[in-house]
Amino acid sequence: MARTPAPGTRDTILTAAAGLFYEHGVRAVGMAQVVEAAGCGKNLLYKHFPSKAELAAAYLTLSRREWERSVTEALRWSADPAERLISLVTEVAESVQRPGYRGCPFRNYLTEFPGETDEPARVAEAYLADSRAQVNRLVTGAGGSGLLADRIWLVVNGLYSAEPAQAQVAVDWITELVRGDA
Amino acid sequence: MARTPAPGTRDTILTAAAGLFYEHGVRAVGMAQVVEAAGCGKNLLYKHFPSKAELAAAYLTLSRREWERSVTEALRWSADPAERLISLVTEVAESVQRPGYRGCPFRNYLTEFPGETDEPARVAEAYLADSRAQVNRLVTGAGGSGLLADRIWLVVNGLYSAEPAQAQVAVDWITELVRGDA
DNA sequence: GTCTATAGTGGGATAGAC
DNA sequence: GTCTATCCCACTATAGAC
Repeated sequence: MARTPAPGTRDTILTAAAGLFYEHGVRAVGMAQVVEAAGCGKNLLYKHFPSKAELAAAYLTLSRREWERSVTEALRWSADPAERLISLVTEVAESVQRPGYRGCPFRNYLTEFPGETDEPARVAEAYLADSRAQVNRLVTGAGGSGLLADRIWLVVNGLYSAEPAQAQVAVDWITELVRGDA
Repeated sequence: MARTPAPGTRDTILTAAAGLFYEHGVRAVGMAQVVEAAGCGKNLLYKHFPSKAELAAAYLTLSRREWERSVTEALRWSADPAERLISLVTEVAESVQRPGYRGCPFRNYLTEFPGETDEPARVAEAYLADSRAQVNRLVTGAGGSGLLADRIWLVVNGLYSAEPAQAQVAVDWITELVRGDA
């Protein structure tokens, strides 16, 4: 009897893998662990993700998609670049304060695999470049200088590795900076 | 071929291990690689460092010692807290721009081993706490507020993961901040 | 005695066969 | 879904060179 494939098998596996990868790091998590957490067989996993690198790339792509969905949601309330930038930073600050926060998945991957040029590394680097460009666009759109964009990018970067308690400091500061310069 | 009666065997091994650990990450480097790079036997390695964790802890301790030596050197030219803070940040900025820079070894370790509480993790966390306290001390010594210290710590954190080209932006900004507030 | 070289242990990794 | 192949891991132990 040929069994019809379960509807969300790929998503189930990917979700399980994403949780493990984010919590423990990609390198520390084995495919067997993913199989156990997903509750599927190993063959099914390799059918959907032929290698660990592809699974890691899918994990990062999923992280990006989820993150950008919540950012888009946060930014849709205002068309003013300054307000949008503040909303974006607020979104970062909130994520940093969430329980279970363990750093930026993209920066983490690049730290775990320095000098790597495989697909997950490209996904991570593409996100960082796009994210940087978005900050630049919002700052200049708000009438801010390139220097201000550089400074705000420094603070955003710092936000990702600082203690969660400092998140509000960053939000307030950037609000002050972007409103004062706009 | 028995070489000279151990002139600096421990240092030779540790130096080799430190280079590999920093460049590729602790997790990615195997003890066999360390043996090969150090040009010694496996037995000797395990005599000096009974486990990989102890070798990693020694690597981080060495990194801290070297870093603090260059910081002490940079700070000895002024007794003024504001100038000392600027020198400290300049030192960070210079290290970030050095070829082969691959991030902060302590932050990197904690990213590679999230939630770990072994000796290397304690060394890394102790350094970060002490480093943060030093910034606090310098800022308040320069007449700056706790808020300014928080902000400067954000920028310093950001400096470690930003592109090297932004290092000067950070130095200039902190110079402006600490001189304006002092 | 101090070191190198090498063989080997148990475990866990990715990956694939059936 | 189980079972296996192959490899690399940290780590140990043995045997021999200087």
